[in-house]
Amino acid sequence: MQDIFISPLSGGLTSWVDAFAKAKIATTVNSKPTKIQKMTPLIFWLHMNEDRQQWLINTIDLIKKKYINAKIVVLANAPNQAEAFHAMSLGVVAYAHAYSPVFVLTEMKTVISHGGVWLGPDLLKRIIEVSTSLAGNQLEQVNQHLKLLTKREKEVAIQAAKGLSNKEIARILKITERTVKAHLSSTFVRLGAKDRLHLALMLNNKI
Amino acid sequence: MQDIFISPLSGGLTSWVDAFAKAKIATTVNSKPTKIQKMTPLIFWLHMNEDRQQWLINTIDLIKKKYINAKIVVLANAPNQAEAFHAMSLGVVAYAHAYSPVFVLTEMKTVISHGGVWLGPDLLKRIIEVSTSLAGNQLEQVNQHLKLLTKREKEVAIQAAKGLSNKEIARILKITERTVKAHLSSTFVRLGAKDRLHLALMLNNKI
DNA sequence: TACAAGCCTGTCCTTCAGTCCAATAGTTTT
DNA sequence: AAAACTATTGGACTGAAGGACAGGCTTGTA
Repeated sequence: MQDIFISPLSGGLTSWVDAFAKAKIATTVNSKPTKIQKMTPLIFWLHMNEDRQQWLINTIDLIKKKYINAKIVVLANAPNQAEAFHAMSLGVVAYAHAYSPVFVLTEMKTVISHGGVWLGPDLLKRIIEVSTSLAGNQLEQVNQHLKLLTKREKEVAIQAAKGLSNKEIARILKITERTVKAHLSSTFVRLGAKDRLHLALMLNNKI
Repeated sequence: MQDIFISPLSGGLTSWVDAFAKAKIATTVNSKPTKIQKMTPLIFWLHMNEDRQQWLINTIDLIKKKYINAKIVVLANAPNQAEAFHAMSLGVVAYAHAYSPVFVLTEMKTVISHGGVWLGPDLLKRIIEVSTSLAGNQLEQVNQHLKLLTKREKEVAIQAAKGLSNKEIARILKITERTVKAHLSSTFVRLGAKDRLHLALMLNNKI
C-alpha cells in the first residue's frame, strides 16, 4: 500500500509523516504521474479546505480515471456532514478530520486495506440513525401496518401503494377488479387510510 | 478490554479463541455476574441463531442494565440486513458473521475499542447507499423535478404529494378547484407522472 | 355442527380526478 | 412591439375510485 497525500501545504502535516513514514506528499495529483508503479495498491489522502469542493470533485475524478483501484480518503480541515455525504457518494472510502491523531490514521488504513469504509463517530452515528430509522424502524412500522391486514389485503395494498390501478392489480393477482376494490376498501378501514394515496404514503413511511 | 463470548455452543468457536486467547466464553450473561470487575471495559460478543431474536433483545437489555459501558457485538450464524439493522437500533456496535476469520475479529475489536462501529462490507454499502441517497441525491432529485415546474405548479404539486384533495389544495392556495386541476394536469405532463399518486411517489423519492 | 372470518363477486350510485377545448389578462423574452 | 409563457377560470365529458348493500364459497374453531 502506497500512501499519497495531496495537500496545499507543501510538507503536509506532521501527523501524517508520523503515521506513515513512507508516504509521498504532493500538492497535486498530476505532479507525480510516473513515479508511482500502477500495480501497487494506492491510497490517496486528499487534504480538503472548505472552499475546494470543486477541486475535490475534479481530483477524485482524475484519480479514478488514472488509477482504477486506488482508494481515496478525504481529510477535511473543517469536517461537516453534508461534505461527508457528498464525498461518500463520490466513492470515497473514508472521511475524517485532517488533524486526526496518528492512531486514527493508522486505524483508517487498517480498515481501508481490508476493503472497509472508515467514518468518524459522529458521521457514523448519523448514518446509522438515518439508516436504521429508514430501513429498520420504518420497515418495522410498515410491518406493523401490514400485520393488521389479511394475506390477500396485504398483497393488494402493496400493489396499490406502488401506484398500480385496480385493473392492473386485478390482472396481477388474477382476481376481479371488483374484488380488488373490496380488499382495498377493507384495507382503508383497517389502516385508517383515506384513499389509496394515503395508503401509499403510509406504506412508504411518509406519514 | 475483557471479551466475553455468549454462545449456545459451550466452547464457542475456535476462531474466537484464536483471536482472543483471554476471552471468557459463557452460555448466558447471568452465569458469570461476579467474576467480572465492573470497571474494566467489556465487550460482549453475542452468538446469534436465526431463531433467537427475542433472546437477543432480552440479552442486550440485560447487559445494558448490568454493565452500562459495555460494548455489544452480534455474531450471526446467518447474517441478514434486517437483523443487522435491528441489532444496530438496539445499540450494538458491531454485526458480523459468527464464522468471521480471525483478522476480521481483531479488526472489529480495534475499531470498537476506539469508539467506532464495525459493519460488514455489504451492510455498510447498503447503509451508505441509503444514507447518501437520502441526504444527498434524493433531495437533489426532488429539486430536479420541482425545477421543471412553475412556481404555482410547484405549490400545487407539493400539496398533492402530501395527499390533499384538489378541493383542499384550492382552499389552501385560495384558488379555484378548477385551477388546481389545471396546474396538476400540466405538472403531470412536465414530470411524466401518470396521476397524483405517481406524482406523490416521485416527490417522495419512491420512484 | 354451527358460527366466524376470509375471500370472491355482483349491481347501483356518488364523488372525485383528470382531459379537451377555450378564453382573458399579466409578465417575460426576443 | 410582438411573441411566448404563466396564471386563472369555465364548461363538458370520461373514467376510475370507493361506498352501500347483498350473496356464495371455503376453512378453521368453539
